[in-house]
Amino acid sequence: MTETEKSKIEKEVEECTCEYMHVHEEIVEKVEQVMPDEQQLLDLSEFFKVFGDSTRIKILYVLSQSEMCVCDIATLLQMGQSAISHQLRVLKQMRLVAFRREGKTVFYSLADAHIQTILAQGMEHIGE
Amino acid sequence: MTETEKSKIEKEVEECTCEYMHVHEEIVEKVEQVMPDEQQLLDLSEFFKVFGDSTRIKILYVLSQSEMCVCDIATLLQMGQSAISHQLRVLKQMRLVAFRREGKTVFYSLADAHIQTILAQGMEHIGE
DNA sequence: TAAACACATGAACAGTTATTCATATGAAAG
DNA sequence: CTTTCATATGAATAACTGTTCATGTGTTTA
Repeated sequence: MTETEKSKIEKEVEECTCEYMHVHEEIVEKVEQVMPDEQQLLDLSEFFKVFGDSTRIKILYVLSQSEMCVCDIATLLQMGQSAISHQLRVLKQMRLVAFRREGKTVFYSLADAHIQTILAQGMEHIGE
Repeated sequence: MTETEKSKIEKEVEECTCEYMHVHEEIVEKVEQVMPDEQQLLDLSEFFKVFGDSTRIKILYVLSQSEMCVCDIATLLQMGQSAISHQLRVLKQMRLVAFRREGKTVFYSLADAHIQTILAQGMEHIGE
């Protein structure tokens, strides 16, 4: 890299977009003070990420109708047992589903009423 | 879904694991009848997918506090202007944010109160 | 105890997505 | 009209995610 190129980059870094940016300082400072923890917002996005997959949404939906086993879900969604099982693990980790064992069968259900509320809110939004 | 994938699944449904599967037919049939459109559940997951990214969650959060321009957001989140702009496009397409132009500046805001309700519900869940 | 079977899981692969870089657009000011 | 600058956008790349395949685990039944 030549000296000319180098100083060109340095110049860019110094002067780049941000220096010219028209920031509204009062707004930025005000909002900066009420920003939640980085971690809290990260957790929040992780939480919603779980709803952001059609397979998982379908699983949550069918479980909102009735408790059922892995094979029931696989049959309803026309998907392989393994795929469902993997997704149930994700839902379990996020505490969105509960489960109980009955012999060889494992019955899954929604963990709490919260989940249905969130699904309903989403439905309401897209149905506008 | 391609034809190949489709017939692969059909084959699986016919021959593999599922033949031995212990399906609870009453449950499956009952739930099958109340299943919403494939498309509706797909839209729902697409909707939630937007909330499933920390950058977008942060953008939505700061906009819940105040209307602001792209540079304000980039400053608050300590990210490049381009990244913010790309994400705002996603949020725009999903009608989660509104915007108005004032000279060279574009001010963004939350599209409606719905969004805050959903964010709040999510916060409630993770804070348990 | 051995076989059957419902479910779980690790690895691999394919498809998707977020950020960056370079550049374009479009409004305002000179 | 030209320059400036806030924002938008296309292409490229790196990281992530979902499904499949093969196999493991743990419970029941013969």
